[in-house]
Amino acid sequence: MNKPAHSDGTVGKALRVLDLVAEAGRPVRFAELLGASDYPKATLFRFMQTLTKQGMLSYDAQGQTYALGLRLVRLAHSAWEQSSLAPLARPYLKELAQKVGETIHLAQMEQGQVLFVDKHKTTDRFETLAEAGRVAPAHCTGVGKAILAFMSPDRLDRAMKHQNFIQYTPATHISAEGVMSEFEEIRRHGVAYDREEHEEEIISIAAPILTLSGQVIGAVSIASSTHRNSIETLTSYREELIKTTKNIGTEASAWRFPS
Amino acid sequence: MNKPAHSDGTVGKALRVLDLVAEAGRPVRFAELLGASDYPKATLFRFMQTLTKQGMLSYDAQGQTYALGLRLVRLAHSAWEQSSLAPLARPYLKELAQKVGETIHLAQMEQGQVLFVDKHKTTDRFETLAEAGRVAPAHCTGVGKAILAFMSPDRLDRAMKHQNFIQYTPATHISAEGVMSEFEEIRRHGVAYDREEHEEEIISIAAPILTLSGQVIGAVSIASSTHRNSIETLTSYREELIKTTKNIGTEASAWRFPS
DNA sequence: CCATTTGTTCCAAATAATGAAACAAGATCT
DNA sequence: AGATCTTGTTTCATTATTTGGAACAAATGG
Repeated sequence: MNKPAHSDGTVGKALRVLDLVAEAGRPVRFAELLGASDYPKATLFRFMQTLTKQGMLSYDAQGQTYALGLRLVRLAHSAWEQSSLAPLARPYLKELAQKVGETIHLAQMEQGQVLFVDKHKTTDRFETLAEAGRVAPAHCTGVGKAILAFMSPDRLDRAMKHQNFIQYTPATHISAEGVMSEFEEIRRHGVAYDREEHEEEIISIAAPILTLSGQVIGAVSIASSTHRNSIETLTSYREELIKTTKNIGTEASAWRFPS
Repeated sequence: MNKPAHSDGTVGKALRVLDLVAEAGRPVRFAELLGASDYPKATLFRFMQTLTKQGMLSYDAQGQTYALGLRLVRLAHSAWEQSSLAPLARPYLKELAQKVGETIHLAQMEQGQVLFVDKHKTTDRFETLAEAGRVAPAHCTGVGKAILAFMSPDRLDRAMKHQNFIQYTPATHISAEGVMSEFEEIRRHGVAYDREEHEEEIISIAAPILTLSGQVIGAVSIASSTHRNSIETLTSYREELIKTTKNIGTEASAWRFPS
């Protein structure tokens, strides 16, 4: 009589396969996925076949490997335009990028992870990890902490369940308590810092994007490297950053997240 | 007793909903999709609910509209890296862009449509996701015709079935015969032209990317406007363009499409 | 050559999808 | 205000699809 909430349905199970392929980060063989999933062989086989026929996966007959398919690229274009903050935020971010002369990131939350939806560079100097579509853990990034700190208790709870607290650098928080201990200060100052917690030598200051009703819907960060700047320099951008996120939040409230 | 070939399965039907939302090009109401699809009300409703819970759709409670979800953006990033020609072609395109000083497009075929997977501008930086993922009809673009002309008969046949021959400009071909009449010349010269067939004032020269075994896997175009250049100027880029696509084809053959 | 790993097909049983119809909740009109 | 229409959500018996153990095939390698 123990109903497991409600199951995902066939569609959910099939979509899970796409995540598995994405997590691998490279073309994968059938057997490899079979190990990573807990689907029976025949079931997984049928899913992969269906998804391939649908263009959600692509099959390389040579190496007998599967990768994510181009149909996703087509669909994502619409997704980005329709339901990310990026199109709306773009002019504000461009202005901010010009003012501070550093790399600007726009991120939203997706399944407890930070999803970068836009990026503005003033110069081509440095490649950071993040580009549009890329994901990063929430517990050790400026944008991640900025969003978490302003979440409602129940959303925060669900998001924290997704964190795995991998230690990327010596400065990375490795427990829920560690991260949460920063939240009060983040809320007080309105900004979060990444002090080389995700990548060595990369630091950032981030501010949440809030709707008029107080919901967090994303975050903006200004990133730099320890070679060029210190946390103190980033702090000097705080006013500009908060002004920018406030503007984005106001416009988003009008268009997409009314109270 | 009348078996309709083989049906798409539940997964295929659900994925079709994503296409419908993408085709709308803007957030859509339930009833709107109901009209566009031929699913029964309850069935469509359940699909939308599932897809929303899965993050493939996002629901805006205010306007009661659905849009494509951010999960697609995350997945597409992997797709782009893993199974598009873009990462591999990038250095070649960059070089080409610098040489000719015009906008370069890289496209692949997806369901009979042209899918742009990368774009290089020499002037300001390009935003990958903003442009990559865009689709265009095959019958009236340089890249489209370049690919079609080099397809095997059966693939060509399937691709042509997807064309709708909308007339975008006075120069647009409006029939299969019209387009196909160009193919011989395209094959002979190794390049296809777009003479304002898709957009007024926009012209381009495009060359197919072929594997060593002779399969078309994509195309590269150099685009310009009639204000800055003529077809003759574009023709002068022909050698460089073909050299570039040949290099890409060779490298792709080694890595992804061996004979 | 046999052993082993990896990929594909079968089929009866179990389960999940299906969709007509009833229902609820707003709009819009009179 | 009441009636009518439109739009969105739930129900439930029927039906069709998914499911997965196991047999089968094909490639790999020792």
